[in-house]
Amino acid sequence: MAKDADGNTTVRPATREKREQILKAAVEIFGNKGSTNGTLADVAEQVGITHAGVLHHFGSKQKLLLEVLAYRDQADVAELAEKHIPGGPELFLHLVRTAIANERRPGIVQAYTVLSSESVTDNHPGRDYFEDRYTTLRREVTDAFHLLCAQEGVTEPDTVATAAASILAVMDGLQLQWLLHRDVFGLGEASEFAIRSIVNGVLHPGPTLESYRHD
Amino acid sequence: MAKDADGNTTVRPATREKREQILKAAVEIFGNKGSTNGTLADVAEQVGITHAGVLHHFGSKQKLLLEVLAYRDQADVAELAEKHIPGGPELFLHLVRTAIANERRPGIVQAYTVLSSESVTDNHPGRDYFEDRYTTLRREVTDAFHLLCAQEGVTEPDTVATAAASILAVMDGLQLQWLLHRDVFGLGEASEFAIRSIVNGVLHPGPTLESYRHD
DNA sequence: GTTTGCTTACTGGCGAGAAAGTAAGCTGGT
DNA sequence: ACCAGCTTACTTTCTCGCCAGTAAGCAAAC
Repeated sequence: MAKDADGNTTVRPATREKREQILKAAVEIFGNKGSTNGTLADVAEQVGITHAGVLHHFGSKQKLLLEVLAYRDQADVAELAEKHIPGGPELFLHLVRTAIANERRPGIVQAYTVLSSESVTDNHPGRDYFEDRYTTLRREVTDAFHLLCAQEGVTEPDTVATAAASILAVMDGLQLQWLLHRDVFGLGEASEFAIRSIVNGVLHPGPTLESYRHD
Repeated sequence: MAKDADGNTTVRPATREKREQILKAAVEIFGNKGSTNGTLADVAEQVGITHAGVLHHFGSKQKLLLEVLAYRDQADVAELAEKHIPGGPELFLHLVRTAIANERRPGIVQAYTVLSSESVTDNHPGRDYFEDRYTTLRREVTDAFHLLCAQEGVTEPDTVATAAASILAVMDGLQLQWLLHRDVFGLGEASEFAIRSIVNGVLHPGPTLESYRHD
């Protein structure tokens, strides 16, 4: 069996092309229907073949799902011309730019939102993927905070870990609301405000919520 | 047909009891498996009846799901002894207290997380529920911001609407990460930090993210 | 206070329709 | 001639919803 440079077992360019078509279709289907509710036949129909044809390429539904998740990341990196995700303060701007870019691809946003929540259910095949993903992202954001704090001469990172999780959280949460009410607010704009608030909340913690009671 | 004080068509206390058992079981099942993946037989088994018995009480799977969503709200209000959700600055503290309370009931958190994301999929029976819910909650938080701004003598930033969505967003997003990594951070603690940051971001907007670049 | 009549709360079984996966065969490119 | 890339056909397994039947409870009549 021939293998290409990436170690994949398929060679023909037409095949590679077809696999990508299937992956794109799967993103759309799983985004619109969820990964349990979306069927192989749905995916197959979109690329003009039968469900058995999809199985021929991906072996099983679960393998297809995992490849979809991997594909999303790869497509992410490809879109942003930079190979490496920036570190330090630039990371926060990068996150905002990602949110702005996402406004142009609701399909992928929806797939990601649906699949990430689905992953917390019993024995979900994507669970490991999302656990790793959040762990990695939180560390990257935490590192960026450390650099930023040093740069700004702020000694205290006690809230840094919490803030890192919070930044990823707002982005996810805003995506959900944006999918439900696309007209009510802009994803990029809202993400910029929220991320800035949290970053400033680390650098210059303001008054507590308690202190706003009955004055 | 006899009706009780609430206008419900079922009278027998044993029936009311059974219906509640079924609802609790459904919260758990739909939380663990999602509403499409969780089956009526799963729910029925937990209360020791058959799936036809569940249908007898709720008519259809869809009706059961909608009653589960309504039940969650009702249980929410019941748990917090206050009948009325507070307004003004107190609301923000109320949200933090809710997050702290949620730390004790991961089952409900999971059901809510899974179902809310599932709701963005095609023709999901819970979609209207979640659209209404977010619209209502955003307005309540927005109103609280208006009161707070007046109280603090801040002349009404136009970030208020965005901030309201952001607060709900962090809460949701933190729940997702917390479900995946319950040991990494505390839900209440993180929510308190994030909400405070966003509230302060409205009252005292700090430097922009841009301004942190290469100094 | 017991019988009679109706309702409630189920059970068990069935049918229709998906859906995932398998096996075997056809076909066109190299 | 061979093999990748399919299709068609089939099996298995689920799940929802329906239906008929039953046991038990309530309620009014006698």
